[in-house]
Amino acid sequence: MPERMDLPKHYDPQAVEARLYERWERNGYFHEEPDPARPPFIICMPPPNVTARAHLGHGSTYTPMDVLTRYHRMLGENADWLPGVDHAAIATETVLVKQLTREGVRREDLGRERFVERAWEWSRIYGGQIEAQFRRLGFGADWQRSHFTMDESLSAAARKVFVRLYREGLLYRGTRLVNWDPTAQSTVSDAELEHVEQEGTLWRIRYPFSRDDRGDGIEVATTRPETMLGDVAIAVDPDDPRYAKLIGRSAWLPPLLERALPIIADEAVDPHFGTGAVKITPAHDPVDYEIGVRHSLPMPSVIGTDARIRGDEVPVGRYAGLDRFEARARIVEDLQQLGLLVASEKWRHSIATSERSGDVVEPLLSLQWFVKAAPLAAPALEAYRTGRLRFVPERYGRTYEQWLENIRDWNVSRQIWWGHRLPVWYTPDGKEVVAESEEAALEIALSTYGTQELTRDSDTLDTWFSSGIWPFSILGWPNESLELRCWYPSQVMITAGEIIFLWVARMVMLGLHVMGEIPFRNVVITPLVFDAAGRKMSKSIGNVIDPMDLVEKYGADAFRFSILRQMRLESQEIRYQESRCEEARNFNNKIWNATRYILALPEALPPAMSVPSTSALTIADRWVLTRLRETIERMGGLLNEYDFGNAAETMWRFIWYEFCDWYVEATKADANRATRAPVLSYVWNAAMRLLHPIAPFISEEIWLALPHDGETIATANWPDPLEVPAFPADARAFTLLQRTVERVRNLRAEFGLHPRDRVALDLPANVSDEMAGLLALLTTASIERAAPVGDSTEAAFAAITVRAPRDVLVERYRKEAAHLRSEIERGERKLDNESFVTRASASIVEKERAKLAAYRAELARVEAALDELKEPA
RNA sequence: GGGCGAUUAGCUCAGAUGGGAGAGCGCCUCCCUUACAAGGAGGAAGUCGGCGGUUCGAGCCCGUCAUCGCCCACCA
Repeated sequence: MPERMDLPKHYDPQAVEARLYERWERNGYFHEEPDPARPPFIICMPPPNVTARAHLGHGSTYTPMDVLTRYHRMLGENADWLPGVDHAAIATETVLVKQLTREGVRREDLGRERFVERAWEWSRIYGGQIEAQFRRLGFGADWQRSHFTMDESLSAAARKVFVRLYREGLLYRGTRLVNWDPTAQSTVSDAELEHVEQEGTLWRIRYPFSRDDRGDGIEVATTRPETMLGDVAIAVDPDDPRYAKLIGRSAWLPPLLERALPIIADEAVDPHFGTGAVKITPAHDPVDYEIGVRHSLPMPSVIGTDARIRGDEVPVGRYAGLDRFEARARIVEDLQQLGLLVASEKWRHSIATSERSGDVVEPLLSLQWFVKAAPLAAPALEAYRTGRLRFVPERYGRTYEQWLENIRDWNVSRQIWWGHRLPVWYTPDGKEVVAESEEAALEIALSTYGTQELTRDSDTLDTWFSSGIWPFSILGWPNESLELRCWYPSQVMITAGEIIFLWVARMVMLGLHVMGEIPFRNVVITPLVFDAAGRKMSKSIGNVIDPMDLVEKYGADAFRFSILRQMRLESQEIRYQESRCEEARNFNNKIWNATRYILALPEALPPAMSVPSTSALTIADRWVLTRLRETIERMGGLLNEYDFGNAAETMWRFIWYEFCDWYVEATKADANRATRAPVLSYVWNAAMRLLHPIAPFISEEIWLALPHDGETIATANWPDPLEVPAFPADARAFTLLQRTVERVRNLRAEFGLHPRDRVALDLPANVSDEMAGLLALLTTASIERAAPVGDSTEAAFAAITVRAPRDVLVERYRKEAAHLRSEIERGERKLDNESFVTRASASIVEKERAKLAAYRAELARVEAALDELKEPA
């Protein structure tokens, strides 16, 4: 920052940010070594997808992490923000496959090895981008410690956990109903499903009792007629009188009429829905699957992984090979011709789609790997219920609890190539060998099965498996590193609500199981960002705001401020508007110009940071110091509670409405000349430190230009409120002065009096000369001294009278009198109310009485003044 | 179908433990005063979603309804 008044009038973030960030990073201010002597403050960055670009959601989730890390670093803690990137298996693979398709190549043609190579290449190119963007946002993560989920050490950790769970019997291979994404050609987890409401059709179909259809039968309702090819039964409620005598009989499967289906009774059937009879397709519906298990029904698959009808397990007639939706249409048509379609009605229902591909997910039976969830979930629940794990806002804890209570086994195998390949091998006769390495697997195979002929499972792990161990894998686990000892568990996890299940719960489960301790004590859930109209930002609506554009236009500090200021502790959404950035930019400009003022003072600033000596301080000095102390106290409390919105707001108010509007103005009074340089530089230095976690760049730039200790604000001490002298009585007196100034200004504005127009104040002599000087400066009134009034500052200020042109004053006093009368009436009404006087607390009643008395006294004075004006002597 | 949020000025939102409705933007008026017009001073503007209840007193507590939103869910 150049010296003195050659500073430009406007703050230019572009001229500052890159330079400062580069210096911070080069000097290693964000880097920490584990230090057992200091309290740790560790945040594991939720690794963004390697293919991701910064979006507003990162603003609301990641900025708070930076704020907290910077704050705790300034508190002198062993603070480190551990960054990293996630390989985002399905997302990346989808992108790559699309890319290949454009090139006219199929994944299989390329081969696994070359495909994975290509994914690595892609990761290297794009992985750097998001981290570069985070730097531009001012995020002070410890980049030297950045990790990638596909790093060898993290991959080894994933294999180790897999093997361990397997040996403990918590991981198994089995045929279960899974969610199949035909586009991605892989399973997807329950948590990655999106249920979309759709207008569909509910068909009612008659299943005849005899093969040659005599017109009788049992009616069922379905939205998915194509699954009937895999029907194995019809189920009714056991207590449904309509069907009681049918239980145990059978009906024939239309439209093929080749198979008889037993009619069975099961509690899962809702007698009030549809016809009260349900066709059962265990291989393609979760509820039917459960019923199938309960009744030991066969489970033929009729829809393949290509989403086409397959006929290799049961006969499917001429529908074999048809796409599932074509098959549906064809079957409906045929049923109609056969006279078996009883009715069809429009039906709104929700269907499961894959979050990634958007394709309709097909439930089907598949041989997959699963983690047993219940034994892992129990301790995770217990950690929450005993209060060791805490959510902010609290209500999200119940979401977490609910999910864990109903958790199902976790399918961790994916049929894609990009990711951690399962550490599983098979002998020629299908025996599974699970080991951390191929050598270990060969050894086991030889000693257990007497063979060394092994084939590796081609599946990869669910992305969330490796991110589930993130809080300890990035600390070097399984090595007994110092990092692991000092920095696990971390202090707080900040993330978006949508991944409480996908990620948070799994980190807790795996952390508890593998490390024996929860991975973090507090989980802060940040709000989602919508546009100003409350709509989701989406490319199709065209309302997407790129944070990088905002940084370009307004600077990173302004962007951070704009988003933090809109964060409310309990709120689940932010309606973002760009105008907030503009406001924050203006705020930065205000800060900049206040600094210009300080640097341009004729007096020299103190050579170093020092607490102003208290003896000579003026009333304005005392007021601003008192407010500074209160602001420091408040900021600490708010940041400790993760209340970023109010923290930003508090800095805004202190800097703009108190420091700039009042204190800086007051320093222009003669009485303040002697003390202003040390006080201004002291308060401003502290204010910049308070601001630094929120707006790191401008605070550093200004801090460096002011008297300061140390080489960077990033490692400067957080202000200590007890070090700041406070003068509560003087501060109260100053607020009286403020009210008086406002009264005079209001008078001028209301009556259109130009600043040059004559207004005079009659000041009782017991208002100090210093205050008189401030009043003169801030109101541009001329001051006449009058006889002292009362024995308190309050009384003296109340007695100040304003002299201005007669007609102005008459109108002014009339208005004031009217207002006072209405206040008096209100007070009287309240105090005349006997129940108020007897039942309200004594202090409230007393306050009301005092107010009434004050209003009456003031009215008397105003009326007297009015009389005097009306009858000039 | 459950659970959870939200509803306060034209817009976006604040309003600890119930005791005279606030901010920013926008709007209107005045001011280019030697830090800042990306600024300063002042102003207008609200039946605090509706209806009941508790209370001396309700934006705040309770009940209920309405509208919007989020999450969860195997009603085929």
